[in-house]
Amino acid sequence: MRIASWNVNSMKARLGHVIDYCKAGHTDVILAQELKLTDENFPYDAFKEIGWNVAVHGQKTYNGVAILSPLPIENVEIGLDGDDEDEQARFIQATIKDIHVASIYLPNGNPCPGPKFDYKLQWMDRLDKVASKLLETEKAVVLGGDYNVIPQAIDCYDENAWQGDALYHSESRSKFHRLLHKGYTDAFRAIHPEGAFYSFWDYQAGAWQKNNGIRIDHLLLSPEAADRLQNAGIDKMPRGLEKASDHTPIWCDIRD
DNA sequence: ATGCCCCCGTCCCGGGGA
Repeated sequence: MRIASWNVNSMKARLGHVIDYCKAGHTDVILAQELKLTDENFPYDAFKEIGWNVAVHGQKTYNGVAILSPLPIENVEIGLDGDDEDEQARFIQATIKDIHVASIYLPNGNPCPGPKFDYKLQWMDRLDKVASKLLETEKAVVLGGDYNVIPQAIDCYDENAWQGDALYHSESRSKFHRLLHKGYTDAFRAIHPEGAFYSFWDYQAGAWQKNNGIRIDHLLLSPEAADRLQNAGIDKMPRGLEKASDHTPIWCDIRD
């Protein structure tokens, strides 16, 4: 089963690209982020027409996450545990076949320091607790999404350009690495241990044309999922389309 | 140098993104 993650930067603006991607048979699951629309405004009919199921956790203007698949999407849960006051739509989880999947839109955290950075770090601590509980289930788990974390220097075009940024801050990176240390596998790095590869290119300053990107979208696998990992990659094609999202899909193949 | 671009909506400017 192929599982992709894609920050679409507005489901309304990107609907054509997303539907085309579904119809092309590139993947069995899309974990989508930054829908930027409410549940009521989600384009359910467009997915119904192509035979895809959807599970949506929307929000007006900002955030919003979804799970999309032609396979049945079961046991859907919205929201991230640990803060009842938090109304930002950044987490949705469900079961597809025997795999537990989550679509994650981790807070950006800029400017840092500041309250937005504090929120990012608190959110990562909450994610850590949820991820730990999922490990205890000893099931195949795939936590995919826009983590807004550059894990290592090799994951950005210019390390110096990201000094002081919330995406590359040592606290952001150490909390990301804590997930790896407790047993999660970065699917892309498991298959491609070396080399500079990116999942995001800024709209500004010709970043795409110059390949000035960063790798901030990740698929983290529990040991039971990692044991079944066959392949992983980044599909740069959608980033080159007209009216593209600034992120491109990443994917992994988990053996049945 | 947080600007360059793109998205949204209290819609022609400003907030947020990264």
